[in-house]
Amino acid sequence: MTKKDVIIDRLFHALGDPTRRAIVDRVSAEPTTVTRLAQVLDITLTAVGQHLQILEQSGLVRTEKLGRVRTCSVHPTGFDALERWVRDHRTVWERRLDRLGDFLAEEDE
Amino acid sequence: MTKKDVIIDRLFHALGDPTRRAIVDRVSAEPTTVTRLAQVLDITLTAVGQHLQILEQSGLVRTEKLGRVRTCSVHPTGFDALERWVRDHRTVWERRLDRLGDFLAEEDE
DNA sequence: AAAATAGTGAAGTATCCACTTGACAATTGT
DNA sequence: ACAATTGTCAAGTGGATACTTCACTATTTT
Repeated sequence: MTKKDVIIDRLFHALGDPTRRAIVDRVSAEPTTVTRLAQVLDITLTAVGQHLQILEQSGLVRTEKLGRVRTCSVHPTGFDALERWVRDHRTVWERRLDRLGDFLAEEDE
Repeated sequence: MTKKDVIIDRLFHALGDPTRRAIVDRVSAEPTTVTRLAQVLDITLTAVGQHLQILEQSGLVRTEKLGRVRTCSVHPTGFDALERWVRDHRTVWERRLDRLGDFLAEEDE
């Protein structure tokens, strides 16, 4: 597994869970505290903390602790990686479809 | 859960597994049979079949059986939904950052 | 017709993972 | 100083899930 693969793996694993996507939703709308997230999602603070760790490692969310309160906000890195993945895959099979198109065009001649 | 949420849920769940991403990789490069995928990934035919079911439901892969051989190819629907998800989220927090930028600009005056 | 190939279906297993509880640490309010 | 708030750590639990095996069907090859 290359370093890039690890990043992609972390990213998709992070987004694979609906609760974590809910956190991303909430946090990308506005910065939010751990307690607030626990209230909204109706899970324990501990659970939120665990999700946040995964989300931070995936580059989707950034958190900062001031005093006793940790604030979570969106982080572009993860989204960039995701966008790149989609774009790369799209080009791969679009090229293939292009070649297929050429082939069919030649057959028509 | 709305219908859109179900689609997104299926999609990210499908991509959350490294083996399934490997299948997507392979299949987006060129149409592939079940047996070939089993060889490449070193898992049983049954396992491949199970993954394919999930991938089909997520709109990432399309399969067609001719005679006794099932051929898998890439399907754009899933990618479209994924791209839309990324774009939507990006705009949400980019707008927020814009407002933050405006706010800071006003403070400077 | 017999043998080989390609895949499917049901059932079991083992691992992962989301979540909880309970005990604790650190900060803030009264 | 005390109480309340906010979060963290370690350990446990239940359910999901990625696989496997074994038995079977359907197609192709010889």
